[in-house]
Amino acid sequence: MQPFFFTVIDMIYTTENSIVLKDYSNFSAKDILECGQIFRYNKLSDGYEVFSTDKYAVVTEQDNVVTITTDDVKYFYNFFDLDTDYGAVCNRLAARSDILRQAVEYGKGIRILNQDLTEMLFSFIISANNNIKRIQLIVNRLSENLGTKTKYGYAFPTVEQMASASVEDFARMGAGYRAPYLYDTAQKLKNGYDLSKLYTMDTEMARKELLSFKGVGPKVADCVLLFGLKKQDVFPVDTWIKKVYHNYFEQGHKDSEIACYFVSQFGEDAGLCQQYLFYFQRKYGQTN
DNA sequence: TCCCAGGCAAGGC
DNA sequence: GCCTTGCATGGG
Repeated sequence: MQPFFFTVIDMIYTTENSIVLKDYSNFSAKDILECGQIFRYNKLSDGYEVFSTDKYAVVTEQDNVVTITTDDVKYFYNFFDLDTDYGAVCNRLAARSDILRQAVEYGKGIRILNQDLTEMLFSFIISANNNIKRIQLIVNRLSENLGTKTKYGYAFPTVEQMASASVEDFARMGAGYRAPYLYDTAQKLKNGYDLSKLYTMDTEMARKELLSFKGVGPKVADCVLLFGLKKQDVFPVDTWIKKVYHNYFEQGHKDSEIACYFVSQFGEDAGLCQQYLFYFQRKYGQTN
């Protein structure tokens, strides 16, 4: 079968305060930032600004040239996963079915960001039974109220800063019934739980550890595994993915079995596959 | 007004 | 173990 997507990285170079990609396949700031993996970014008139921990970058695109402007080139080179070629997996997935071909075509600019594990854990605790706009609102309030002011805005709060807030503080920032979950998690990390040990674990062990946090269930754990730990053999199942499954895939599985079903189907391509389907369904799947 | 959102914890069986 | 219920909040 004819490949749909280029697999060649044509040109990339860095300067002291920028990364420049020329005719770079599988990179779209819009797809990357609006596919639901990150909550701290803003659309600008000519691109996007992105916040990660205490770092900041601006991404612009013009005439097939992407420019990432930042004080920390090394951080954002890794953040945007620029050493990974997404072409091969795009082609594998697109060949699987019509719905996947459409989803990959629509979201081919997506890349899985290398984000901070702690920021992902707190952010996705907030995400439970919530919508993306309001998650962004709450995460921004956390940063503005507890985080350190930087040249460009506010850093995501450190563990110490998160642990300085009370349940009532988190509630006041709009966290709702998730306020005690944020509080418990902050205290647990402050009191010595070392999240970095998860880097050395396989997916199953790391999931088990994540599930020990209050407010972390199967779906939030899978998001942290995918976006915080870059585990690919996971498939976070939320309300959008349930719609995708029931609309387009072989039926016969209970909702609690959907994640396993997709991982068994797509293996190491599952994580990225999930992002294409999520992004596609949210765009075209009725009413929002 | 009701429904929904990147679900989870707790309680009943 | 599986199933049901309640849950803060803001936007459509």
